[in-house]
Amino acid sequence: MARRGGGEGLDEPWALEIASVIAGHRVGEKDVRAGQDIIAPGDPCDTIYHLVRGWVFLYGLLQDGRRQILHFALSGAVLGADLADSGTSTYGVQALTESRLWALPHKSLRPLSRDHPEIGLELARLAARDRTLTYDRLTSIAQGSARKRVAQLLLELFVRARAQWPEQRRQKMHLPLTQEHIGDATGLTSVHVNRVLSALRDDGVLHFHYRRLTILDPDRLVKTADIEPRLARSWLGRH
Amino acid sequence: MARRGGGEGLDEPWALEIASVIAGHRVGEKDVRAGQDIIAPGDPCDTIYHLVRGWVFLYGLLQDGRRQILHFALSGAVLGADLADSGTSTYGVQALTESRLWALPHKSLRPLSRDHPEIGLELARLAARDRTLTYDRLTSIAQGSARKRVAQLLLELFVRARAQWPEQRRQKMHLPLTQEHIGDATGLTSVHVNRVLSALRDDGVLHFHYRRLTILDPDRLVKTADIEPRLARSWLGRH
DNA sequence: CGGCTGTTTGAATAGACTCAAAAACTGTGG
DNA sequence: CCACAGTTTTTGAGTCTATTCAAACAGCCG
Repeated sequence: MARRGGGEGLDEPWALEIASVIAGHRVGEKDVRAGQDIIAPGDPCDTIYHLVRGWVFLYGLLQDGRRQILHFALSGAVLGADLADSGTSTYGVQALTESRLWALPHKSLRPLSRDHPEIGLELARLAARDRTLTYDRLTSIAQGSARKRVAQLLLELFVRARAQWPEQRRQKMHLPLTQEHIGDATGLTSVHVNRVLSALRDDGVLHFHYRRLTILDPDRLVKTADIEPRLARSWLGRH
Repeated sequence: MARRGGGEGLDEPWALEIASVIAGHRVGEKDVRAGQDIIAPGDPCDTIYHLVRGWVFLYGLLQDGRRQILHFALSGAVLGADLADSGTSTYGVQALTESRLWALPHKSLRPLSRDHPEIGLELARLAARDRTLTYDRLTSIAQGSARKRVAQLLLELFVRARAQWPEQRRQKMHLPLTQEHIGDATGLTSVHVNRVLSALRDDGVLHFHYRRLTILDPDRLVKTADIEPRLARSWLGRH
């Protein structure tokens, strides 16, 4: 799990620290199966979770039952540090794979931050990074074609997943999503996602079928997704 | 400027505190005119700003020159607490009105948070609230019709602006935006924004013309925007 | 093998976009 | 108070992307 610091920040030591602080003060451990909700929309949310193992996603529900996927979180992520305002979560968190989480009561944060003053700033850093990621996704969805949105999402997930297992070198991976997930994350119908994926396969860019993703032509994919290198770099951060 | 705490959180005292801490440690004051950049995309960003007076917006630029407005900030907001990773800002911040800001060097944060351990958590709270706001905007843009997106944006801005001057009671206000700004924020062309605004006026919902917004029928507006009451409440938070 | 979830395909529709031009409004200076 | 220059808003016609609805097909797991 060796990881080199990205740029000037050199912030990894803190990321490790917050994980170990949560580890040291955790009051519970939660194991969930794929498809199960860790937090359902409307649940009381007085707990912070540290995702030890697995993939989960954050989602909101609309009046008419449609689902918007807001964020995919990989192991190492800190979840549920939102609340602050209301006592119930507006969003849900659902497992994509079998996952394990450690729980920390929200009210222990303030005393904790007295002993470890860096904890607060580190949480701020994590939240700010999420915010930036969300800004990027917002831009992608607001301004991009369907092809670009799908390419961007798959590239993001590929890069972030790869960063966790750097020993892996192949352009092939298990991505625990359905086309419906992709649609809910990009704001497209799953039918249209399917058509876009077909086109991407026919064009020799990538192949996604039953949760198996193959990058056929990395350069073309990056060009299709129309990513700034700066962005790709920020995806390498721990989440 | 009396403000009652929203729900269980009762967090306002902290919000005041961070402002006063920045006030006490500020190293500079910056006045800008409408249309001027406070931070241009690509600028080095080693400074945190506290917006004392005015409206500003956060934006990103795409390869092809299009602009995506990410967030509108009102007086009281804390800006530029992102960076952390790279030394240059991916985003720009531009003034919508004449504005005044106080500046705080980013590197004084860590020592500051040692003296005031709450500062870190408070910054985390602010960033998390921004993140939540961005999640809502993301959902709006990804899933909503043009009519809904425009209604939602105008309602959000109306509510947030009203919360700052509670003495105001009229359904009429000065909103320092052009239809182009609305388009860049909602991911629509300004031409189409115009058509949507016409329809909203013809339907007696609202009237927006040359930076003057009139809410004609608040209930219809809320229904058109399809907002959960919970959301509207969270917009009342200080920004 | 059978049931279920997930994927693929087709035809018709609708919502938003492009390009282009004209009209309305603002603020400024005489 | 009026005229001017520059923005901002409005309107029109044609196009295209993504949607809807519906049905068939493929792969996975028990």
